[in-house]
Amino acid sequence: MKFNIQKKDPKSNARSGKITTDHGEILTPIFMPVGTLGSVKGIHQRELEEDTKAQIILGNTYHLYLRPGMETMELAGGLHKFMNWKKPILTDSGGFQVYSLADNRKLSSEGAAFQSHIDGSRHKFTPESVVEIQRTIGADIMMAFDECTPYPCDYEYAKNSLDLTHSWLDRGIKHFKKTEAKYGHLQAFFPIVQGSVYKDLRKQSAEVIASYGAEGNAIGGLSVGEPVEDMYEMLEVVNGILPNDKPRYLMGVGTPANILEGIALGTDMFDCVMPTRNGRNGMLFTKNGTINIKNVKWKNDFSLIEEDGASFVDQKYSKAYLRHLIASGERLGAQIASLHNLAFYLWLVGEARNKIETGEFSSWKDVMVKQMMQKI
RNA sequence: GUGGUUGUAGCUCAGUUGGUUAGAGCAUCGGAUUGUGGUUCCGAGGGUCGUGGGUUCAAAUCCCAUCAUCCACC
Repeated sequence: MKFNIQKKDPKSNARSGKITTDHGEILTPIFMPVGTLGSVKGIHQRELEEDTKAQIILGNTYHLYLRPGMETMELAGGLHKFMNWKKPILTDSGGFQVYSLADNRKLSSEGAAFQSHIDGSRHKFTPESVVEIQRTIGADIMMAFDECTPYPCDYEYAKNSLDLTHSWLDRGIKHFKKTEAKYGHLQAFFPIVQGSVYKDLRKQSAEVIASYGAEGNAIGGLSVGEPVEDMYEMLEVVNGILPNDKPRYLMGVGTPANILEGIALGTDMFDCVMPTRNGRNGMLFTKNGTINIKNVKWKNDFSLIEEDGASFVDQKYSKAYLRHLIASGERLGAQIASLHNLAFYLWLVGEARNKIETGEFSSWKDVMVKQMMQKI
């Protein structure tokens, strides 16, 4: 994997760049649609590529390990072949899912023991096993196994957790170096900065992570309930320490405004379930603000979803029709809304990139953030 | 016509020996959602308990009448 910075914004830390993987190039800043179980919910591959213009998607170690399981994954020849997606894939390590999803989890220096949320069966993840699983999945970018601290989180807990995450990281990287890719394409391994909302812990963590000289670095444990100001503050501290010449990935974030602010602070990669999850529930993101399509005011509004929207669905269907579909629980409604939102997110980061290239990013960002936070 | 059944929120129904401000599910309306258990979660509005009388300190609940409903029989 390679990363080249192409342009820097004169008034912020935003930059445009290009990541090169064996499955193709990724132009940054980028948003990565989440495809937990090997599918971006409700979106066909063709729509994903042609309509949303996704350049890379996420898969999830925890979910894919439980279903369909690694035997099937290996026989399929990895996730790319299994789902027939030819562009890059990033897999989350499962650290977040163990924290948010699994029952009866017990963390130890060894790893995490937990019970499946599906059938209660008992499993164990270690920094090493999680590398093995991601080797079998064949992700272009693999993530370190970490503990995502909850919010709020007292200092003592955050500090101990950070030590655990760092020791896991050390083992994960060693195992990564010791093992090889299974399907002939190279895989990168990103470590993850933790430290909750404590500046000194974040700083310490960023220094530790930077010292490994990984091909890219991630920031985790944010957008878990803390005020956005805290998130931006942590991001500023961390990005000031993580190497400039490597991509920075803010995990699980966020709203369109969060993403533009994250870009301004020097972040290159984002992923979030919002465009798909909120879309399924009737929330549309647009450049002029958010729309709750379930609201009765759209019942007889036959205007297009978004006249100059980024996806064909915007010009194909009316608000009244989409409201009807979502209000009726029709699957097509969830599909249209997901497609609209993903196309908008990808448009947004693409536009951010254009503005960085022309040096207009900062002023554009301020206007957009204000607009997009409105409710229509 | 006779005997019986059932009438409680828009719909389907709970409602104890009569005892605070009559509840639920669905529907409606609004909100939430940040490294996806989402057809999810939270909240709100909505009732002269068919109607009229009566008994009682107190009635959705007991009594009478009446209307509607469904069933059986003539």
